[in-house]
Amino acid sequence: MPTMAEIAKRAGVALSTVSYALSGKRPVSEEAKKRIQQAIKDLEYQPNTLARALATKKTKIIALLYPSSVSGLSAPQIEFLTSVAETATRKGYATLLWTSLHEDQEILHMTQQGFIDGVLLMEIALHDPRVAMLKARHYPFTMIGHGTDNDGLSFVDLDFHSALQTSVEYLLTLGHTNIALMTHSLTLLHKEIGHIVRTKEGFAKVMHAHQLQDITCSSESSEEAGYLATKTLLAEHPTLSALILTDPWVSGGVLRALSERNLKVPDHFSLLAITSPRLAEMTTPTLTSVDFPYVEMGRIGVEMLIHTLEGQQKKPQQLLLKPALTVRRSTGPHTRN
Amino acid sequence: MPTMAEIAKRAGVALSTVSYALSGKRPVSEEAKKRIQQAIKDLEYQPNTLARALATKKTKIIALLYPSSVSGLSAPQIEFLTSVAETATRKGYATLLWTSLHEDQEILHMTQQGFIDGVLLMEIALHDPRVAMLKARHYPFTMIGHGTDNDGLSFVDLDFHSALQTSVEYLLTLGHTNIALMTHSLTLLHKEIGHIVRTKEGFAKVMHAHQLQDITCSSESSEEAGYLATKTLLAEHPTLSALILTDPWVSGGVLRALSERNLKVPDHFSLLAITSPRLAEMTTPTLTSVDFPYVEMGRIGVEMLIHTLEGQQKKPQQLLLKPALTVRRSTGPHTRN
DNA sequence: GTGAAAGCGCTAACAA
DNA sequence: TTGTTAGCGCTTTCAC
Repeated sequence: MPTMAEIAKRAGVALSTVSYALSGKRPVSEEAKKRIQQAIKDLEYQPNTLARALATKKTKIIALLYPSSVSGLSAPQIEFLTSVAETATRKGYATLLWTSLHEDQEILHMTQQGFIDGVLLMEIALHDPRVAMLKARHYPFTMIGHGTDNDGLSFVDLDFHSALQTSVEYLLTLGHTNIALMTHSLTLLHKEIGHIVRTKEGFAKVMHAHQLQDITCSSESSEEAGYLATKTLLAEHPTLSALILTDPWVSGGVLRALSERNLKVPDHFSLLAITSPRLAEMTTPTLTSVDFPYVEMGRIGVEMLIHTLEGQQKKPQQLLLKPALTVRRSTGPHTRN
Repeated sequence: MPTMAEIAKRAGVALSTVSYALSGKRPVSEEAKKRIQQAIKDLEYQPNTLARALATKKTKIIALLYPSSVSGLSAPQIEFLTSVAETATRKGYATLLWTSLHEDQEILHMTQQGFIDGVLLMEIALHDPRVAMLKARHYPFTMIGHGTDNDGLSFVDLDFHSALQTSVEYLLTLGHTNIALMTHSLTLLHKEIGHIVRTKEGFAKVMHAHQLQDITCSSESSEEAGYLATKTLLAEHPTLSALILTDPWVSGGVLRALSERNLKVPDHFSLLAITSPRLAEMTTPTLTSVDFPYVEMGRIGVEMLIHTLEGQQKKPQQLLLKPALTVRRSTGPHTRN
């Protein structure tokens, strides 16, 4: 692989002239430019990004801190990852997938090794030690989600209060008043992961505003767990006529439990999920959903991060997306007595 | 951020002694080691990976070449990505997610910039230009999937012939003889992506071996497309009693089309998918499936790549995984006449 | 407009 | 065992 020195030699100019011709940070005569371009073509020269990074202290790499499956956190949606990677590529950055096994310590190391320009953090807990650490070190990062104290921090998140309000009010419109919420596993709640806490809060708030009881339960992320959770739920609340899900992976089990009780969806029972359209369309019947904007969140998160990296954005940006409702085949008017 | 020079100074040794103490490539006295360790702790020193990479020409980064959504290829499963990232982490490597928008050219660039030690290639076409290019440049890579000519190349892939044989023979056991195959969209077939070509071949081969007609169709990856494809299929082949799917994302539509014809699954019609258990359990009823070993393929692919990178494996390794069948609720004895 | 040379923070060959 | 030093391939300052 040719180096810049070889290009310089072949073009009959100084090494630095090649560098400046490439970066445009100093005027270079047309004559010289031409000869340099030719040499680059002849030798199929590619600048060595590594050497450049060492000199500039910029790698053009961002890291996506990805919750490890071991930690019991939910895996991100593929749409989100794709969106992150493609946005980064479009902006001239590469994406490093980082599954931290030892969390805090590893993050610290990583950020100090100079390989990464900035970090995208997911699954933010209300009081997240990672956030505290990165903030203390003034390391550039953007959050997908947000915690309790977001002073001086940038994030994009779904507006879960709005999501729950939209969900509940749509069900109310259909005449449902006995509505329950089934969230992700309790592990997440105990870790005080922002989205689950806010989902519960949002649900409670809307239900109370309408002077209704807020019934909540949770389920691990599997068909069987969803089945069992629903059975329990129906046993305890026989008059329930609608259920809001946050985890589409349980929907199969939920539907099975309902069908065992001869509760037809949507004739006797309505189901609404906060999820991606893609997953909402996998079940039978397809699920009415409050659409989780994975693609948008990925894109915006990366854009925010890169803006701060490139100094185009000094002030922290904080964005809450309001999700839209898509009516499919799992919701209908209240008919049970 | 402290540098190695500062550590050396504080510990009262030469710069190289610090380097050797860290790498262990040269004996260092206990005395010196102790002082160096202390200095490292005091200053919270972290070696700069970038500088190390420039000197050694090893970055400890592998890239996963990820089919861009624009290209019409299917997105990988999240289980696969997670498995890749976690295996890499465990082996001391980081994973770069690379969504190539301009394909060939970009790959070439990337590999020449020195940032990546090796590449994991997905969605391999029978005659894949990327493979030809990487091979010609002697760039280290491993394939998830394989093409027609695999001389000197390493790969891990599912044994699609075996997958189809398992599928068909199970359906035959249940008494089905009018069996169809619904594959991913034709785009993939036209690009001669290995897995889809081999799936069709495998199906044809087994069916012919049993002197049965091999009926195949395809569908884009959505509920609606699956619905339409199934309607057409049933109209053309009214006596069909079983269907094999390669794309779980169409299953909702398939089930809807069947139910419109009053074909109950599994009572009147059997459905079998080649997919991950997780997705197979999302539908109602849950799908009997030939399990696609995403986790295993990710792990093995990374391990193969790292072995060759570290020179532990000179000869190319080629592995075809035979998938297992998991019976769920979508298959049953043949009853239609 | 151009060139020479001093870094960036490491590794590893060479010398002791 | 240890120290000195020449790279790795680039950017950027300083000098002309």
